[in-house]
This record gives sequence, C-alpha cells and structure tokens, in this order.
Amino acid sequence: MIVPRDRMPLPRTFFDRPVLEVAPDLLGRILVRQTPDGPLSLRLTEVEAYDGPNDPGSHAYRGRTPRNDVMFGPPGHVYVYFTYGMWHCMNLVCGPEGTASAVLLRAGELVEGAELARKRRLSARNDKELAKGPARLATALDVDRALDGTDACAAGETPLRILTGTAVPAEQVRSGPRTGVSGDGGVHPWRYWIADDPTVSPYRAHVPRRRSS
DNA sequence: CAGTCGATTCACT
DNA sequence: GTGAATCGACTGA
Repeated sequence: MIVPRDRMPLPRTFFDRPVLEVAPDLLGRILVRQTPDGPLSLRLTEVEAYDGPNDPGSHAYRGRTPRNDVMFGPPGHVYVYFTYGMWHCMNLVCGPEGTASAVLLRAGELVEGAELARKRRLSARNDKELAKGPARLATALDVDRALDGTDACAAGETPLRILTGTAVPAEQVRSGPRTGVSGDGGVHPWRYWIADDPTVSPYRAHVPRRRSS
C-alpha cells in the first residue's frame, strides 16, 4: 500500500530542534485524532511557542511539577493542561529532553471528521469556528488530560499523531505577540499563523481577572 | 490551608 | 465591550 507523501508521520527529529524553529514549521501539518467514532484530521493554522524554564509565560517557568512533567520529557509528545475550570489545551513538546519547550496548538482547519467535531462544538456557528482557539481545538478533537504524554510520533495505532501535511512557505507565515499570556510573555512575537487563513483566532491581550465579591 | 488566578470561551449589552 | 463560569495548581503563611 502506498502512503501519500503528505500522510507520512513527522519524525521525532522534527521536534528535536529549537522551539522557535519548530513552531512556524508546524503550520500546514496534519494532526490526526483517532476516536471510537472515527478519525479527525486537523490542518494546523496557528501555533504559539513557549521557550522553556526561562520563559515567564511558560508553564515550565517555575520548574517541574506533576502537571507540566511531560514538557520536560522527550520531544514529539503531547502536553495537555486543564484551565479556567473547564477547558483543555494541547501542546507538542520540542527540543532535546529536559528543554521543557513546547508549541501550543491554537487553531486549525478540519480536513476530515468535521461532522464528528460539530457534535462536540455545538456553539460553533460554522466550520471555521470548530477549532478557532486552543480550547476549541482540544474540544473539537476530544483531547483531555487522559492524552497527556501521548507520543505523537509513535508507530502503529495511537490516539494522536502528527503527519507531514504540506509545509507553509515562509512568505505566508505571519508572527506576532502571544495571546492571553501574562508576565512579560507578550513582548515576544512567538505566535505564528498562516496569512489570511479564516480559521486563525482573533488576538486578545492578556487581562488579569478582577476579583469577585 | 485559604487565597488567587489562569496559554479561554460564551452569552449578553 | 463586559462579566460569568468553574476547578485545580500553585503560593505563601
């Protein structure tokens, strides 16, 4: 059986590079999620880099904990976190083991299994919104903490896998400040997206939450 | 052990 | 544009 070029798995060496190199290179790649109801495939259109323990915006900033343990592990694995009491977001770990860098997957286009994603994303008004935003992306793909630590480069049957897809030419890649990041994380243009892509999420600056009475 | 707040989203004005 | 929802991780005493 012949495997199309764009359906080849991304090798682990792809992720074993500096995160600022990997992040823009992830645009246009295909994330495949296997569920009991069938597969979903997502073409990545927006990502964000988190550069290890020295990055104040990173979950790794205050050292290794049970939550962020996977970030400190080998590249090509999935780091999933739970936030705001109701959402999950997913990352791909980059750099050599111990680097604790990762790329947050912020948005994408469903190229397969959109009908499955719609069942989990009832508030989406159209298919462009199915995975427009990191928590929406995780919801659409049915990703939660149970998948934390999954190897996205493993051979054989895996719940999550990343494929080659089609790399986006450098002239179509845009970058800017990260969305919703506290600390001085907003000073770095470490958010990357595909120019003019309708599935990219809107930019929002970080706003500290006001205390409730 | 209580207080704070988050790599967000949604409903509503 | 504003505020609520909701809970677990982390902080500091």
